[in-house]
Amino acid sequence: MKHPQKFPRKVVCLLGATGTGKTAAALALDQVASIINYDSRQVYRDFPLITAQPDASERAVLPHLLYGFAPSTARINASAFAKLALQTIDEVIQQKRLPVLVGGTGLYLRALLEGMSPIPEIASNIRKQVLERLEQEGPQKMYREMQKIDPQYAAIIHENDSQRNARAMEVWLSTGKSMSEWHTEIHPSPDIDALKLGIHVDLDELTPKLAKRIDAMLAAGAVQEALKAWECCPQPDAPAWTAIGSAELLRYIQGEITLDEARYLWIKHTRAYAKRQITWAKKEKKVHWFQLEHVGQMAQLVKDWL
RNA sequence: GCCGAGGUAGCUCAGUUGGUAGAGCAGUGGACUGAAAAUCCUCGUGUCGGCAGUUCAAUUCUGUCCCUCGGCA
Repeated sequence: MKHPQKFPRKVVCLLGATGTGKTAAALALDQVASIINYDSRQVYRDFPLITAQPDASERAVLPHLLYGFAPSTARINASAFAKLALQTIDEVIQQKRLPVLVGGTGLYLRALLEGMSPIPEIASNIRKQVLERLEQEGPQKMYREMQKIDPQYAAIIHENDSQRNARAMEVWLSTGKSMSEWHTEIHPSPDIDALKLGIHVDLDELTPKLAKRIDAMLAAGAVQEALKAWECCPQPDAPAWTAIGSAELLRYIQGEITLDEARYLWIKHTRAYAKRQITWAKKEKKVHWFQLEHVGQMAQLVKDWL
């Protein structure tokens, strides 16, 4: 039926911290490819500059998919992303092109390649109720309850971790099964053969480049982009406004901090984020790592693998 | 020059009724199953401005010098 193409699906994935030149490396692979985004913030349409989406000249070289398609209020989670990405991969393969995944959200890539526990959608009223509780009483009380409901999961999360406590609680209330029970379920992992290529750059080497990139974004109109986005979507808790860069610029346009402070915080937060990405990527299995000056060798590896 | 307030971690500061000191931020390492550019955790020796005095013991009290910031000249 439903196997119009060869399986497993062959997919190239590029990993590496923000600002290491993944987009350029993907274009240099010299393949009939389509680039597919796996970055949680580059999906937002109102922030092409601030979230460092590929520009027009880069898009002219190869098709770029799953970039800048979502409104700022759209909440896209790892599971929803994985479904979208798999669908996109199949379309690209059907066009006889090589899917090349480029992005920086480790969880999204893992959700796509390894699948997630088959936890059903949470009813919106339960979610709302849990979030209200979280706001009123903080995560600690919920954590103590979680220790009774699911001691196994409570052991691996922290009492201050509001998001994971709330998630565990909503899953329990909504499905009657605990998180750790769900985690023992078999993941429905898609049939993908992924070639993972990593670009490694030292954080100290990367930091000045990140600062430079941010200054270039400011020079290219990042403030104007934020102002325009604020006109369309004046909701500070919208997902797109939690992106690094847009969050700091929002504080600036609301008069809370100066532009200099916003720039400073933007650089600082970007660096911390790059560090988190590096920590995550270190644990990723079967990655072929390349030093920045050797990314040119990626193309040959891809050719041999295909 | 005089008066006042200070000089303690990379930064901003707290504190020690005399027993050599601790927060926030920064930094570091890490965790991560539907918010992930999110969320959270670990890690704090620094001539307590210099010198001298009192004391068993001074970063703390006293004297003096240096420096910074106000105010007055």
